[in-house]
Amino acid sequence: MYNCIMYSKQLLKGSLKTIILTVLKERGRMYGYEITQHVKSITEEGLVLTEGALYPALHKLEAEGFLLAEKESIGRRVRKYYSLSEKGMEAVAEKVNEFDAFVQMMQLILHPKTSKS
Amino acid sequence: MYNCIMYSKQLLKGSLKTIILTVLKERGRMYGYEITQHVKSITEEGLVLTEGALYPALHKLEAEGFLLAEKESIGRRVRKYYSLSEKGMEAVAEKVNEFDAFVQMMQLILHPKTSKS
DNA sequence: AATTATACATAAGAATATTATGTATTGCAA
DNA sequence: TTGCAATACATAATATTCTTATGTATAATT
Repeated sequence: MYNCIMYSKQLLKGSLKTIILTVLKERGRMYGYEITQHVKSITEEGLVLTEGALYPALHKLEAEGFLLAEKESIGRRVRKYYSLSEKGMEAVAEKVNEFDAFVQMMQLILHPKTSKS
Repeated sequence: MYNCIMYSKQLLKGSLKTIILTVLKERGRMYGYEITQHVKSITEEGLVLTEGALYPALHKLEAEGFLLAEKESIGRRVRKYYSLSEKGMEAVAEKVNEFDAFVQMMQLILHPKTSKS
């Protein structure tokens, strides 16, 4: 039993796909479990992706043509590696810009003094 | 028909209550419609709160004890004014901190170079 | 007189998450 | 060698929170 940081839960909504696309752009080729470990690691347990959210999101991104998937056998186990399609490559920057723009607008509301430039 | 900025839609999830609590802390006492106009104004149409999201959120925050509500007659029309309860006052900073922490973690993922400090 | 803005509310539906469960392999420690 | 934790995938039931649509009604503008 470890202390779970609760605040990552509701806020995560809507940004999971952006996370997936970004880490895949940065690292090229990853499998689902690897993505969860990577995100957990660089946020120091701050963001913990649940499998019930991750796998459906990966499947949807693949179905929408943003991701390419290939299965690979590691010993007797099968991993599903994902990478960005061309469409996915084009979408990453846009997704990140959307997130940044959203955050800027939130700063206007949450920190009106400091963010009015 | 005006151009709606699409990216505010999905990303908004989870942050509406934080917005409501924050603007009420800043302005003291507001009614629902006023909140939508205020947010629309300071974000220059960037964030547009829909009534279908706002009113249920206000009702929930009231039911949870974060907000106090009182109806006021303006001419023949009735406004419902909201203000922070004591519990609401205590929750604002926490909510904002949660959002900021979430954004910081997202920066680690989306902008690893610049945010590693 | 008709349209837009103000002001509230709720219902149907969609999207996206949590939690729980299931299967199966691999590695490690008791 | 046995059992537990970690790895690796997947899906179903449920919850939350949003969008869109609809409804009611007053006030202001064109």
